[in-house]
Amino acid sequence: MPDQLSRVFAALSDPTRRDIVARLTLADATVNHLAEPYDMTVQAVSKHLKVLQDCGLVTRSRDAQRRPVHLEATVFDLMTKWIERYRRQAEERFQRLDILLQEMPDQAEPTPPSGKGA
Amino acid sequence: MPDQLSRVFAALSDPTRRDIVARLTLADATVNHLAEPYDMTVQAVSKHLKVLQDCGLVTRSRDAQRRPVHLEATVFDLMTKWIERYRRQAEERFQRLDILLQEMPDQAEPTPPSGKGA
DNA sequence: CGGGAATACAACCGATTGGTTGACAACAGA
DNA sequence: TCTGTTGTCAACCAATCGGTTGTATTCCCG
Repeated sequence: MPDQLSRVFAALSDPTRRDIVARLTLADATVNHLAEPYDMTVQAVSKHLKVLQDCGLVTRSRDAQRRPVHLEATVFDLMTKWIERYRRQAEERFQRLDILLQEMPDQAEPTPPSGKGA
Repeated sequence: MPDQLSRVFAALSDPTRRDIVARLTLADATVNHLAEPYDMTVQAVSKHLKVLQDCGLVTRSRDAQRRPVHLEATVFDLMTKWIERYRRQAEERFQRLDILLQEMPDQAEPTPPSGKGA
């Protein structure tokens, strides 16, 4: 029962679940339809869907005894936001390191010919 | 022992591990240093680092008895590639749906003024 | 109304996970 | 060389996970 971000990452850490998400980008589908390609009982797929639902990646409507599954692609943003934030932070650090190395002209070089800095 | 993508998602599904990654974007660090803020033994943190290492998010060098941890930010791309691919696919589908609804003039309008198809 | 399809729910099982404690190896420095 | 620091490895434990079977519910259709 952790935070949503943890649940989304956990949900996508399973290949079957990723495949289900991938297929749902093409069209909504029922549990039975989704279960067809896999070597696995319908109940197992139903459990996978529950995981996807609990993290908000998927919603379900009602059509008689059918319960079509629909992808909520906006939840992707949760992850990309986190990832991009720290990727940027890592890149900035990398750049700072570069600058640091450039500002350090060996040890104490006496004003090199084509000096780029001061 | 699944594919790397699954391992990366699984690695980031833990808040402690995400926090470690976040801190590593600022600077490399040793196990003991990383473990300090958490209410958890050093061994537990060492295990978390093993998970991060096994999925490629982190590498370790050697400095006497120290084993500094370094973030490999490029692994982020693995995830963003997957996410962006299916986000785009989902958006395209959404757009197709919009077009479909626009092309459906009620039910059977007798040759609408600016008919586009046969 | 009865049967079959679509789905959910519960109990169970083996493997994995996230944590612990305890013992051990490698190295720096007094 | 002895001591303290840094880190790993192994065994153990409770909880969770991914799957199963079996049962119940809900609904369409003949």
